[in-house]
Amino acid sequence: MSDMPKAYNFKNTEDRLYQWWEENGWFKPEARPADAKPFVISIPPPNVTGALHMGHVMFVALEDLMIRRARMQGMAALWVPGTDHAGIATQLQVEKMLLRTLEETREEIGRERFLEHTWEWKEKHGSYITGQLRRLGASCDWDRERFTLDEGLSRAVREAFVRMYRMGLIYRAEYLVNWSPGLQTAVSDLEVEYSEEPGYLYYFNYPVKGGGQLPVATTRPETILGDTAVAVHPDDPRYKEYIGKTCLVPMLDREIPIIADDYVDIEFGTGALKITPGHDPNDFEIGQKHNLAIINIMNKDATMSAEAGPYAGLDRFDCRKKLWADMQEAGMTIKKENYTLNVPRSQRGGEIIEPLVSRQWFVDAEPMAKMGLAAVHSGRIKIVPDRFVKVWDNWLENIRPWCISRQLWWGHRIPVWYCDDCQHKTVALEDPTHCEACGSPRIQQDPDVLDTWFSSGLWPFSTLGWPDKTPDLERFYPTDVMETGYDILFFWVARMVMSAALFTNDIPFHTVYLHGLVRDEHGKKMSKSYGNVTDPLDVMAQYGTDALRFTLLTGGTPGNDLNLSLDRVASNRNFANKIWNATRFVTRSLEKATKADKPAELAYSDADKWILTRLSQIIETADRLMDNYQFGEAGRQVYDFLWGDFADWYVELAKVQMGQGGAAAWTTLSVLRKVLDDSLRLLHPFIPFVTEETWQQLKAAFVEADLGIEPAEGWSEALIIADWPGAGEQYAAAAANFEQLRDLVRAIRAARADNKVEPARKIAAIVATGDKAAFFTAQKPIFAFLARLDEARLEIGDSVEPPPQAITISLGDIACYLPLSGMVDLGKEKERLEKELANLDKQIKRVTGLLNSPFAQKAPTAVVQKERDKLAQLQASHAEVTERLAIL
RNA sequence: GGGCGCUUAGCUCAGAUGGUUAGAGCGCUUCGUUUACACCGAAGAGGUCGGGGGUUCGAGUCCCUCAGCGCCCA
Repeated sequence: MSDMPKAYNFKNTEDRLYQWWEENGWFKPEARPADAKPFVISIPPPNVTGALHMGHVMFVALEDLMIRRARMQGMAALWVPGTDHAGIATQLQVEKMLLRTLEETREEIGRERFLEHTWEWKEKHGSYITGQLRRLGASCDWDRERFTLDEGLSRAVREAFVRMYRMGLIYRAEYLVNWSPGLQTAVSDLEVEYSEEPGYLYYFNYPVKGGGQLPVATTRPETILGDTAVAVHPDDPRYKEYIGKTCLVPMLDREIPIIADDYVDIEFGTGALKITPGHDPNDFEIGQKHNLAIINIMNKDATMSAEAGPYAGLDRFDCRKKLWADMQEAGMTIKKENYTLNVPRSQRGGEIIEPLVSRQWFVDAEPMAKMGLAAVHSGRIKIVPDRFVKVWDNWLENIRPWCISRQLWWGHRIPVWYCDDCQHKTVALEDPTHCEACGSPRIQQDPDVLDTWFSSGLWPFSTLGWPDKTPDLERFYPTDVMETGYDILFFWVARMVMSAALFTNDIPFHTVYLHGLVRDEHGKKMSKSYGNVTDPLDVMAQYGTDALRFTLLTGGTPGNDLNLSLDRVASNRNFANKIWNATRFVTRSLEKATKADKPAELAYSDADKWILTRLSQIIETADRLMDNYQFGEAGRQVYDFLWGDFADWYVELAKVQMGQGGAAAWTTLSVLRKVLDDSLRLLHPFIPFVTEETWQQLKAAFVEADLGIEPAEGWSEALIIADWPGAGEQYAAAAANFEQLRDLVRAIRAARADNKVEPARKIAAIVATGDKAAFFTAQKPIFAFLARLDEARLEIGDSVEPPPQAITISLGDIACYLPLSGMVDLGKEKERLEKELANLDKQIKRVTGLLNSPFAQKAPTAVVQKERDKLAQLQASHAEVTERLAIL
């Protein structure tokens, strides 16, 4: 006898089960035979010192779902976990901590000690995030956990750098980069966001040498000090005469050329463009084209440099004000008008990024980009949803050099040593002691580190042991699915595909599945400053991990953002409880039969056939949907089946069938087990905890009851490693009959409610079933129970004598009369039937019209037949209602 | 400037290859503690599927267009 409590308690379940699964090694691919087909996902590594947010829950839910399903399908499922060192983020955290505790800056304590502190910080906080992933139920193989800065991955990074350098794909150059003055480092193009902000367009006159002036407009007056040309359109009649002359930089009187270039937009501003190659990306290009000088007027902290003359030392924005004021005084200004600027801001911290020329390391990504494009176009890599292919193409077709050096300390140090004597660059896998060119021992390693994405770009193969040919790399690479947010398609996914092509001569995975962002209930992006962040841990504490997972999995559609509603989480918590109680019902029903009741030959009732048919349909549907990455729809379908069909209907039917005892009870229990068991299996990848817990209860109860009821393959040790269900036999006729019975029950219930019949009162009924009399007679007990009819006064026949005083229910060829003695208001009933008749008329007219239109010839016969059947039913109802009205 | 997504019930969202009178959860109304579950059950109200046009026997679904919202790239 089961002792399951009345409600499911996730609190004393989740940690216990997780530990049990892990201890048993079921998260490892070795839990399956050595020749099992592998299914591999590498985790999108979270920041090692980060904290759990909804994005993490989303990816864990999706990836764990795929992994668990594959595992149940018998594959050697491997989910490789790990974390990312997150260069800038972690370094900032540690710097903040040092300032707070030691009151020292990183410069004060020096590189070596700073790194010691950072490693300490990593050791201390690094397990938070992985601990939280465990709480989500992530069935990763933790023995294979990796960290981007661990020894193996560092070796992979160095190998990659050296190979690319030797292939000529990595080079060092003076180039205009995105400089973050606050962080004191270069960042890549992808790490800059542009925001529209109110500002000004400043108009002023450029004095032309030898007389005259050229009106110019700019949004950033301070950059005037770095101008090395003024450009006009060659066809612009206004300025033609000035081409070839020179003009003088305001306040500095530096002489610069006036050039012609059709890049200039005649319509914009004054039609004359000042060119500052040192501080603007477009100007930089024009500068290259015209061989213009590059003047750097800013220091790395965004104050003005000596090149700014009298403005040296001023902050960039103070300089803007002062220079403009000075120009006003000198009578050079024209006007200042409101203008919407497109301000480049750092993705991290939001400070204004300054385009600055500096010497950095770059990757020439073009050859790899071509491989990335080919991988998708050839179909070797599939992107889901496929609309992201366009985005993919657009980015890779316009790929730009990737700035990979960062002026940070926390990261992979660039493996390049400069020789003090011969200036040669030694690039080596092992730290060299002397210059490879001249042999001098006076060499210095480049102080910079690599962009974090450089290492995570190697992740799918570096985590499996690359560059070594390890057994894991042999067996598990290429991986299968890369699941991540669409926001890092370029940052990460594209770079993985590119580096995989280069280093492994293969694709890193065959499918890219992209999920959307988790937003708040009303579609606002969650942000700390707005105060609408929902902490997953709070939600999990209140509703359980499964409820949150199921909400994220079923609350939206692939690739689209999802608005998280706590109401929905609550109702999914209720779903877990529903599962629990359905299981509780089954386990408490085992006493209804004994082993001896097992029939020699299984004979299913129509109710059994109906639910088994529905189960098979659901398994087929869920499988099809999941194969197509439509996990949300699959989950919703199983939810509806388990609650709407199984719990609401079959459980009620089962009560009647089990009440009959003997073979009927035994058979019913076997069906209950089958349907519930398979449903739990289907749901396990979505909500692993409650399904495993209830499945264990189910298993234990059946084993103890010893009825000879068990899965065909026997009870596996745990649901997590049980077999994925397959569709069984379908009984179309029985299922259709049953659905008709269900419709009739619903109609009777509605009529009862309508006529205010007390819920407990059992009433008489007379049913004319046409050719279904045998079926309905067989279902008499069930029918009476569900509709609360008095079985003794339930009359079923092909055709019956309808009582004069009764409510009439007409469902096509089935008619049902409820002789509610003394309760029937004939006037009201007449009114209701007239309304019903009008409705039937309307529908008959509609369907008749349809069948008389070209529809009958052009539509598929099955569709037409469906309408014909419908018309027949409508006409039967019509006849019945008309007849009743005549009697009344 | 180019591209993508969204717009369906009061709220949050589903609606495979076009094919009944468009569904769910929450909320709302009425009723109900029949021992699986009140984290529940039964019955019900509520939508001209953003506007317009087109293709088709048939459009929430395909095409065009307009509007609003959001995002990406330049």
